[in-house]
Amino acid sequence: MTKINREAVIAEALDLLDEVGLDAVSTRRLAKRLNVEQPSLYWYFRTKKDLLAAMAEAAMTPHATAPLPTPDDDWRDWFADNTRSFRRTLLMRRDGARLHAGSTPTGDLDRIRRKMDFLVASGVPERDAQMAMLAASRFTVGSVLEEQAETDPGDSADLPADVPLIDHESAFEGGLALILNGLDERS
Amino acid sequence: MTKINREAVIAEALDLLDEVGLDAVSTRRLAKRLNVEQPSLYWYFRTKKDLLAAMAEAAMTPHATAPLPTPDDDWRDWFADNTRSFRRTLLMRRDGARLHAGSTPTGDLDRIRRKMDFLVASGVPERDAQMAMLAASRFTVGSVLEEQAETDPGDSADLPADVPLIDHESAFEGGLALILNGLDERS
DNA sequence: AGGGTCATCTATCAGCGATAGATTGTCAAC
DNA sequence: GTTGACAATCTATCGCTGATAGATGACCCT
Repeated sequence: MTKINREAVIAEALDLLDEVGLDAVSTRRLAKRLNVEQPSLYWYFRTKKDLLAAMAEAAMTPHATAPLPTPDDDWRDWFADNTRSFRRTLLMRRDGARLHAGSTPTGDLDRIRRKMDFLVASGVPERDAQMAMLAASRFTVGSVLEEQAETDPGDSADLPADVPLIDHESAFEGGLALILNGLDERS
Repeated sequence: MTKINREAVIAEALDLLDEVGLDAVSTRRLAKRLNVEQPSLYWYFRTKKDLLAAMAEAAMTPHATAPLPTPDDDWRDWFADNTRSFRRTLLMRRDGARLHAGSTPTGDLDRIRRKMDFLVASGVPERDAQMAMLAASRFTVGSVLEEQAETDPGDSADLPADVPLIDHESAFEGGLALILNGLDERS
């Protein structure tokens, strides 16, 4: 019987996630790492989904604690960097995008509002700013989801040679530039 | 002992998906519906992932069989409609986006090339066209993923009242418009 | 010393994906 | 007709999963 606590469970769960991948994260494996029997985890989490949600939120702290924009920032640079920060945070953890998409994390509403206010103060129409924030976040989740999808060695369909094939980083930057351009045109 | 075949299994599996949701689709439930014992399914699919991949591909047929663009189409209209068709197809099935994102369906490469060629022939720079197609598809997957995420009644965090709250349809159209605008500016 | 509460334990359940190997149905060759 | 082969199903079972019930221990306050 070791002593554990909610925070330690989440931290260990994220380490386990990095080592074995989301599909292999089981309450038993996690319990073994914590030197604890499996049902003990249910003292801290009502269901496994609750645990995963807590993991998802914890995994987002790098992005959630990044500095907010200041009034003299260029809103285009900030928007791009904010979206990049979101992507980097998703990429930090194995299956980070699936973990994130699996839960429904409303996120810090006040932070979101501060970001919106910054964009509006910079001259972006409010509705456009909302659309762009939403679009960028969904585009990012979709992108990282694909980037982290493990292509199992069975289906190695020989690829284009004809369509040049774009690496994940460029594809992300390209899509982000499109969204940013579209937004810029409106402000 | 009933007689089944691969196609019928996939069709029944998609019906089951609509009724119970992706998490509750099990080989046993599916077998029961087909009046068959569970291991029989493994005659047609090596693993459950293979079955899900086949389901994902079958679910995409509406979009995969939609007419290709013709040279006198306006490329902006076509691009928007193509993206909408993708979204509608994902929305047709319960958890359609998760099902789609879960497998790795390269899709009909020839079709993609034809679409690319159309955009290029319409005056869109090739690289921009690639970026836009990728971005729109990932944005759409991300959007529908969120739209189909079942908000379980437990976490009814009272919502903004202050941030106006955008419905899924408008958010999608807004993001699409941004991408399309950004692309238009470059052609 | 006793009681209460928090946190762990043991034991067990139903359900899952998957495999091994027996059994049946069908059709062709002789 | 009998035989044999092959395809498609069956029964039985494995190890693993998330989850629950209820016993047991540890600590603290009175």
